[in-house]
Amino acid sequence: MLKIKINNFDLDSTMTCGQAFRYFKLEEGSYDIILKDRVINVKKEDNYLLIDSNNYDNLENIVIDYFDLNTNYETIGKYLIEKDCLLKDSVEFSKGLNMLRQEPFEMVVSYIISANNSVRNITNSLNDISKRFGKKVIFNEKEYYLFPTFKDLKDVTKEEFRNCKVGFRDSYLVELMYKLNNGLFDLDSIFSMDTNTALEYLKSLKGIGTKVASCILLFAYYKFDVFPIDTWVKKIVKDLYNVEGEENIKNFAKEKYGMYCGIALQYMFNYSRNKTN
DNA sequence: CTGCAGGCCGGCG
DNA sequence: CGCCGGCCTGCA
Repeated sequence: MLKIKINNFDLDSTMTCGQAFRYFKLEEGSYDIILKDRVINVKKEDNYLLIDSNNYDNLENIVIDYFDLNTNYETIGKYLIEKDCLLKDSVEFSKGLNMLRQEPFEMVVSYIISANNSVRNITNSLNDISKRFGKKVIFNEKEYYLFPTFKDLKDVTKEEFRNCKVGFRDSYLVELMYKLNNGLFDLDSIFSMDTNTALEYLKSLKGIGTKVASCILLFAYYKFDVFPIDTWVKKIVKDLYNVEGEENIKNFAKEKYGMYCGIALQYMFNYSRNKTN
């Protein structure tokens, strides 16, 4: 059992706020998570995370990186409230919510599938794809499947994707695998791009528009100056600020929240979806 | 039955 | 250019 000291980190909201799909909630505050090449179990106990895994190789670094525990989100929250006191409720509601640092390939596939789709369907499709094409791992006597690599999905046909209930997104996935496996698209190169270049590059893939590309940059590439504008964010920005229209919201967020506008919108999304009213 | 879920594509004006 | 209909799927 690995123990990692934490402060101001909320495991539940970080996992359930919609940025990750391949986790399994066991009981309250205990999660099995498929993480890169292994499965981990995470629990929170006082100011520590308790981690178990089927693979302890470099585990501490991998976990710290995944939960982004070395970034001070309290400071970012204070910065956002200073810029905009109306964001106070969203920021405080989302206290301890960290941006996960997830695998680019997995995020691209996940958010292509997310278009006009529900979380339940997305999760089911990703689990289907993993079960058919990913490596099996037994952890605590349970059967899990790692997320496949693009090499694993090299020869998967439209029909096989369709059998995983991805619907009309099947051809987008086939094209993605073709480009990745033939050197026509390079996910690693995005790390060193500025945000606008990265957005346009991602949008050159079929099935990736502005919203999907923004989510990928936010959840896989540590780029916080993006605008994942969806129906929830639209609603809260209209209610609080009476700003409407994609372009107007984008300008509004950029001007108000600067380099952290992606996190601001994520907090809004989290608050809007989960607050009780 | 219809509408909708964290959109995107393609065609048309 | 911007606008808008159609779209897999599962569920209310």
